[in-house]
Amino acid sequence: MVIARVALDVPVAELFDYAAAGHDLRPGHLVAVPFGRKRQVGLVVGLAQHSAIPDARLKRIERVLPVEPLPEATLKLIHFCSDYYHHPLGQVAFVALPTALRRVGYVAARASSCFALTAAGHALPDEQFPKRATAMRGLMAALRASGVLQESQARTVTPRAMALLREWADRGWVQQQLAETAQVPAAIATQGPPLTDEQQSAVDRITSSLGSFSPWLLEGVTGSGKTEVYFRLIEKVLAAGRQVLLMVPEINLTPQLEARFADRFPGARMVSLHSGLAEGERCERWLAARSGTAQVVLGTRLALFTPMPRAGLIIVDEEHDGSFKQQDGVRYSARDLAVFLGNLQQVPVLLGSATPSLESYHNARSKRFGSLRLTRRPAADPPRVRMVEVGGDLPPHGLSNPVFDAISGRLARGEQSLVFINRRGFAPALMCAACGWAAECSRCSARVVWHLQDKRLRCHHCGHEEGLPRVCPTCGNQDLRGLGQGTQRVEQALVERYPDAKVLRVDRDSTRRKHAWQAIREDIHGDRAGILVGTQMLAKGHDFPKLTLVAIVNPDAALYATDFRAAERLFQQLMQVSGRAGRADRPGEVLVQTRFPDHPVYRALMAQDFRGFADELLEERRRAGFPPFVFQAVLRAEAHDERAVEAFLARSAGLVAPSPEGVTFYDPVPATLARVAGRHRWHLLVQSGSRAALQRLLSAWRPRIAEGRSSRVRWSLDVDPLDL
DNA sequence: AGCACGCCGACT
DNA sequence: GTCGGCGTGCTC
Repeated sequence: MVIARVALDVPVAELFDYAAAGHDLRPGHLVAVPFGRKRQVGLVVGLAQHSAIPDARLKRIERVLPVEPLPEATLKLIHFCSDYYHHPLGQVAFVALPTALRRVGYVAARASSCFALTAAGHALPDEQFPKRATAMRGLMAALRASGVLQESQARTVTPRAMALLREWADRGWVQQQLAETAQVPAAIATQGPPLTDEQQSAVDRITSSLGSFSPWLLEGVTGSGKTEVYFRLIEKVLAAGRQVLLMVPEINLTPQLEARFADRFPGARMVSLHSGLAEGERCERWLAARSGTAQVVLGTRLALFTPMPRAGLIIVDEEHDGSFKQQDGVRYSARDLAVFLGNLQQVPVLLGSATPSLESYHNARSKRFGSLRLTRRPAADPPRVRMVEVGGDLPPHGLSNPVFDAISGRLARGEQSLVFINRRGFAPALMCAACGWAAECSRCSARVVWHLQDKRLRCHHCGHEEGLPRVCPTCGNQDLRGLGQGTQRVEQALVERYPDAKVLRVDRDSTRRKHAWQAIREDIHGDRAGILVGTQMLAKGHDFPKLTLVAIVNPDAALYATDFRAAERLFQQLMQVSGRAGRADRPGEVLVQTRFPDHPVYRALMAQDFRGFADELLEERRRAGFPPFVFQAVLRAEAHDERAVEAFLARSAGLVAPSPEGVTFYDPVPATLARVAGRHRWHLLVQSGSRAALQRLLSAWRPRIAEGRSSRVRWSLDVDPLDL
């Protein structure tokens, strides 16, 4: 008996066996199966002759969804992702698939489809149909001739074609498929700007590696023309009739890139894929990539799983960005998986960044990645970075006079300024001046943020809101003060100081409404906007031609963080936002308002010296035994009952005692944010100098953790965690 | 994940 | 006497 091994969207590692008789199945097919008392869409990952489940309990596959099976590379990627991140295969498979395809009825309901002859159909004897059944014979002859018939083609054979085909589909002679035969558009590129020597050399070296696997790190400061390098390579790949996957950290960055692409490649088809799309739309685009009619797929991390049968190149832009690591469910790194996928498909993988992650930089230095570098900015000189040393005596809004002076100067010249403060809200704390009480979230171990407009306190971790207290709840004092600065407070100070200037605030609050970001972007490019105040939303990848000043007003907070990646991240953020300043004819200036102007992070920023700083950090990490010199995994757990969380982790650690050679178990500790939305969070770090040893441990460990059913405790494994 | 089964406390 | 709380176990 033929058994199909099916992955289902359930949180168990096991596959489920189904009787597959009568279906022409291959791994990669989507099938509708009965599961429990419902039907589900499953992914066939293997076929077998026998099952450990007794025949009587095996259910039958109900039907095969009319979608081409997933290509082998996608299947292998799903398998690898499940193995490496130790997450159930079914759940990995179904993050990879557009949600629409998980609904049994969706594909069949789509209008245009075609029918392909199955092996069973091929095997039918000629005398299957009586001589006078001309419609059937004609239709079968047409199918045999071309293998696949479009709905419209079938109708020309006989008006009864669709009824017959449906009947034949039930008998397993033909299989319904989505029409995926649209023509691949031409890929003619318009002329791009001339390349610098560095760009040319990067293009040449990657071009020479097309057609085989090779990972590259392209290190290029803002404005050095990384995108132009991407475009030249895309041009070459498309001309060879192949596809490109281009990944970016967030949705916000896709419209701008799409527009540039359309401009440069008129007639070519780029589809963008991200979680913000409507289900149907996402499915359409996924299918266009699957069929090869979409030549370029532009998307966030989930685009990685898009099947691309003729992939020729994978690009990960801003590869250092944390958004490439999924932070819940399957905690995969799309950047790391991209390298694996490139190897599978034998195509080059290009990681680009002005400030690469230390992991990638280390790989480049140790020659595992090819190293490419763009140091010159064809469009502008590097920004001039100046430290503004401040003491503890700043006014409540936190802006110093040198910052005001610099902004005044820009306003007088009709140039734009950007004040960067990476906190939204008015003040990050509301405190009692008498007793020192600070307003905290009732559900999280964190202070609530004072939001001015709606006069409320909001928790940025769980969304909890409350009204402003009139008096201190502990001592009754009426003098409650906002401590520290958020974007709203800085905005208010700037509006007061420059009543005639247009001040635009850009943060998650001001862009929450649909299309708000688009409207603000237009405002920024219009004539009037003089001062922008914003969080890191403003730092990423946007071009502001009139912007000549970036003032970074409170970066020091990040220096106190205990996270060993804090300095790396701060530097990346500062470099990124600095890069917004200045264009061709107007040099940019960056002011850093700090109490510690001599801190290595700021010194490196002044010198715009990524490599020097990265070398230093790497050396520290090597000495201290931190990634990328060791490999880590974290068992995270959370529950309302803190003791249950501790007990769970202690018990889990005991499951592998004594710990295997080369792997270190650390004691369970509370997470940095120890309580969120009423749940206590703890974690347990496991570390090894050998990736293989760590993986072996996790393979043995994870099933044993899963065995102990601890219903109260939510847990997850995080391999290569980005934060602890 | 869903969903059923099952075994103890407060109600028409 | 039962309605329903959620702890436990299963889904091929």
